Amino acid sequence: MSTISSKISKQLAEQIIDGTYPPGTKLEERSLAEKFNVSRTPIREALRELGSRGLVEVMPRRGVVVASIGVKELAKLLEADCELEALCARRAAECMTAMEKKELEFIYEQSAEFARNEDLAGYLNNNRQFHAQILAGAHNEVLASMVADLRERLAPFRQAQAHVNDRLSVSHDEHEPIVKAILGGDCEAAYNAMRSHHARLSNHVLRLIRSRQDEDA
Amino acid sequence: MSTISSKISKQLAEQIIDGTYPPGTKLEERSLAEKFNVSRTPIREALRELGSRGLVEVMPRRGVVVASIGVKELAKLLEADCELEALCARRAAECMTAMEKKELEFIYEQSAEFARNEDLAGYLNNNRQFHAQILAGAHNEVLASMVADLRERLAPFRQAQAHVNDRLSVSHDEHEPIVKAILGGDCEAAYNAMRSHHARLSNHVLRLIRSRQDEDA
DNA sequence: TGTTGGTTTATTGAATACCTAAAATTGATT
DNA sequence: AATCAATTTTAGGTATTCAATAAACCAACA
Repeated sequence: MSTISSKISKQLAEQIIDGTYPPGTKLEERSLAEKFNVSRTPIREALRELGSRGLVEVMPRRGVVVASIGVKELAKLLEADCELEALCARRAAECMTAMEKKELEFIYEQSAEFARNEDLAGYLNNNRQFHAQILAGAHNEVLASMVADLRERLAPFRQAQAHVNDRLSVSHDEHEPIVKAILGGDCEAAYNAMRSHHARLSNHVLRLIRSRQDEDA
Repeated sequence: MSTISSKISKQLAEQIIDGTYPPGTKLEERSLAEKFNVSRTPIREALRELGSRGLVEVMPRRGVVVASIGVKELAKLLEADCELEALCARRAAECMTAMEKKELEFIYEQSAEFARNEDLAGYLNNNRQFHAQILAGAHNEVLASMVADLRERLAPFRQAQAHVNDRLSVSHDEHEPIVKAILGGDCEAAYNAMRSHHARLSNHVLRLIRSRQDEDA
């Protein structure tokens, strides 16, 4: 927290996630060191940290590059993310308190507003709250942090996703069965609803990445 | 792999997992450095690596200790492990190839032998194969490595578990519904069977840890 | 002209030296 | 005698230096 390494690590992670350093970018210790006005040591530690989070790839004696993964591995990551969030939805259906359920319902109803007004920023923010509420409802920080890690690793590739391809109302409508299942305590339905919701989004990302690769060739 | 840090990291991880360094042990850089006959630098990197894996806790300016977690966090870890393996069982029921199913069936039938002869070592090894086969059957390396990480973090606390408290046949019998569900492709049954199997083991671990804590007090 | 082998250079890996902060101990004062 | 403060000691954080490796480049030979 108060150490230089951790601050560097945090900044680099942000920049990787927001696309400043796109996948494949070579990160050399010396230039980063002078960029941040520190020695190589904290840079190295930050890079190792990012490496173990899967954000960068560390090849001994060959340097570190921003993790750029193949389509098949991306698919596995998306699949894992999909399964984990579906699992959380299932647990949420089992574990959520009445208050948490009410809050979820509120967030869901609020999203209808944003969708109706085509307020993209507002909708995206609401969407984040929606998924966060479900994660919290699973009442397990370990699972939640695993999902957080996965999302972090996926973020650089989701940049591609314009998110605008759908009408917001489509996304809103897909949330309905999820909310219904969770409020009703139907675990299996919650799992399936979340899974198919996520699967659709994941396929969307995969299509975009594939088409982008094609135009590279 | 060929770097000193990675070798140190691997060795330390093993020693933490096998109980050589029990939870709470303080790991100072200087003594480890002289113990391994290297400088502090690779030791530091190894410790950071272990930190990000959750095996040790790194407190800035205060050193690093082998992760020793409270009962409530242990419960969360066990719960997450339980859920993830159950999820893998579900996916295995969906995805396993005919060959993989046959292999699982074979391993299961083999375990009956070990149970009958009360061959503990053989049974434990077979048990590992059983769970590994299910993980592999989920056909997702990302999920598999998450489970591997969780198991690594749980290992120091499972040391407590003598594993002998049950007759082996009880464990064997519990595997039956799991195998049946997976072979039959019944996802939901596979999930539930694996979950209750794991839940029982997890509760066992928790009881042991709690009782050990009580006698400390 | 292309390929292979060696040499050089750039960059990472490891070690040592230095600095800063936290914790413990000791002394002084109440 | 106890407590608080100050100083000293110890250990972690950072910088700098040294060594090793891999990659790039050049030259020589086919």
